[in-house]
Amino acid sequence: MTESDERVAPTLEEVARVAGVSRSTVSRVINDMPGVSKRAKEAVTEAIATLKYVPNQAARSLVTRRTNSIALVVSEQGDRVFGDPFFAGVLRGVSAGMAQHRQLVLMMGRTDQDEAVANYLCGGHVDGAVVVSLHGHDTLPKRLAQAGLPVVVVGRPLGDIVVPYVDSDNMSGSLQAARHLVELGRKRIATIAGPEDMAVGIDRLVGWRRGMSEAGRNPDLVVHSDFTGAGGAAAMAELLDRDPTIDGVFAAADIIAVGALQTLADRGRRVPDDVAVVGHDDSILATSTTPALTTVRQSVEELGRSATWRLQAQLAGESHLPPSVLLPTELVVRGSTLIRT
Amino acid sequence: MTESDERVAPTLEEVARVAGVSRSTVSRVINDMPGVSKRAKEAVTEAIATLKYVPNQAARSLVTRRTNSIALVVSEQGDRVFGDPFFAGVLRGVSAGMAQHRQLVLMMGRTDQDEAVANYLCGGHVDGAVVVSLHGHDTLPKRLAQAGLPVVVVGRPLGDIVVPYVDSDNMSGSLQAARHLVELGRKRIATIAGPEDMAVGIDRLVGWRRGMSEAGRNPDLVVHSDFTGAGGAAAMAELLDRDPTIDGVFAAADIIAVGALQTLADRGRRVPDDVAVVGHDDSILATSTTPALTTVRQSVEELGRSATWRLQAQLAGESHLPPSVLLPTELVVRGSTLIRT
DNA sequence: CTGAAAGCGCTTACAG
DNA sequence: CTGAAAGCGCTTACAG
Repeated sequence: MTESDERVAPTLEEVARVAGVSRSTVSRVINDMPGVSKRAKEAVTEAIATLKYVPNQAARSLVTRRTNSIALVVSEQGDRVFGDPFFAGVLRGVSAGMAQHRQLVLMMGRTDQDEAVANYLCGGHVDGAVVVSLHGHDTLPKRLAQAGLPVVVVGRPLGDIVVPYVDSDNMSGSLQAARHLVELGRKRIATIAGPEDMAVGIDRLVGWRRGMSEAGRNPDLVVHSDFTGAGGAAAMAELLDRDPTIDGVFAAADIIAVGALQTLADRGRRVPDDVAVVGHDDSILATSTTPALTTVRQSVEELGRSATWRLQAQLAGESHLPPSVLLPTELVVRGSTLIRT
Repeated sequence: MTESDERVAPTLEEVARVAGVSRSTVSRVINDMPGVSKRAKEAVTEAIATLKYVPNQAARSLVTRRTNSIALVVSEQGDRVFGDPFFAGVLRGVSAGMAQHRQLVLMMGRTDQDEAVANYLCGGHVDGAVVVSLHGHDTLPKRLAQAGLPVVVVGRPLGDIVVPYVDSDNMSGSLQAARHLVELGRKRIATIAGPEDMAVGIDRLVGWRRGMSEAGRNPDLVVHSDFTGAGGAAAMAELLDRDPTIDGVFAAADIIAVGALQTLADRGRRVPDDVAVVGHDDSILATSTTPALTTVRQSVEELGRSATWRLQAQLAGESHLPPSVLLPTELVVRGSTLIRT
């Protein structure tokens, strides 16, 4: 029994020796199990404190087959994903929703690495996964669910996949945006929709179309764009070319609206006087433009938090969990649709 | 030997049986060690494929005492941190810099949880840590380093801490910003500096001051602000109250510049005609404003990537690693300082 | 080049 | 209420 190196972490064995009890008893105290005498408990607690003992997670999960960690999976090029504030918000929510002592493992894989990611996740490295599925036809969620890994998807998946998911009520929010433009008295209302292969793109377009239909308006002034400022700028130009009399635009994202604002400025259109602009997300961009953007607020953070709660409830064995959750959206009116008096 | 449940992951033992070799041999193949016959190797590889075997990380790290994971630690309220694009950029860089098969564990702790975070990290859960130290006097990096955990800090730590770190060359960038305003012929140049307790706040102020001094200008038009739009707006108002003739401003961050632009607009000052504005970061905000912001570009992503490389090099046992790294910054000129002709 | 055996640090029936 | 013992799935000397 030589003096051990100061860097070597103490083990449960040593705690037991210092406390004068068996390993079993120490284990019971650590895991807060019943059936331990007060005296033993105190001795163990003290020994843990003096030794600064921290349980070895590897040894623990080897036997319990649980890792106390969940993965946040983003199956897209990390580069793109971090660009917009969406992912940051989700991450913040997931982080906030994590139970104490549970760790978050972040995985970013390109779609062509799905196989590797799936293998890893199903290999017992994590207890469950929150998957941010930006492109609707992502096969990863389905694959994971089929393999029996508890999964919750952020963003409505497309196709016939049956996986629990959490999403913003995009249709309702876009409907509100459309109604707002109608109520402002705008005559020629267009939309710059998101990508057609993404649920957000589809759902926000559907909501806008419903708003046009119920007001008896033409629902065909539609141009699709990706979620970039350049895309929004080009789309706005295309819309103006198609119909120079456009006086209201709903952009499927704030970043798209930012691009649209630039095109409108370039073409000498005043906002909101000549053209009223509504964005979506209420991201940091919405209050950075001049005028500030009227936009549909979604709580991206809440999306992440809800997904994490849902997953952890499932891991805790709760039943009767809702298969999916739609979070409310809300129109926030600012200068881009309100003419100053 | 009953048929096992399909959900149970295959073990190395089963691979050995299927391949007709010992566990040792399978282990050697998995870890790519020398001294395995071609024939045995092929048999094992095939068995792994058919069984879809994935090594159990817990069992592995229990014996190797390595986890193949590193932590990204942000010792601040998750809420604040995700607000600005800085953290997202660092995260992207860290993610991009991760070696294959190494996992990223994300930890967000408030400063008062440092103890718990430190215990966890030093308890063998991760092989090393990248710590984003936003507030200079954070004690966590020092504590971790003293405990012997390999650590690299993103952002220059304050105080007498000796820990490897990676940072942008804030002084040089701010000096460029100051020189640019001088060269434009601006007479009354102010700065909205960052917080005084953060290295970025200090270093960017020092750079600006150097620029003022070398041009024989007054280096005292300084107001501090936090990294928010509201803070920037208030600071700009205070500066204008102190000296209405200000015609050039260097803001220590784009988000601060955004607030400053709003105040300038409210007070009827044209940008850049009346007041030229320079930001810092070249974040997504810089191209969202009208006019777009002249700003000091730093590659936040590169910051994360460099830190991760540095850490992994250390874990790989490389010696002669530089104690710290300063990444270059560069002035990007846009409309907020350039009068259109 | 290959395999038998010990052991990493825990948890979990089981017996008392 | 408590402890002795088995075992989780790997890696690593060691012997051949």
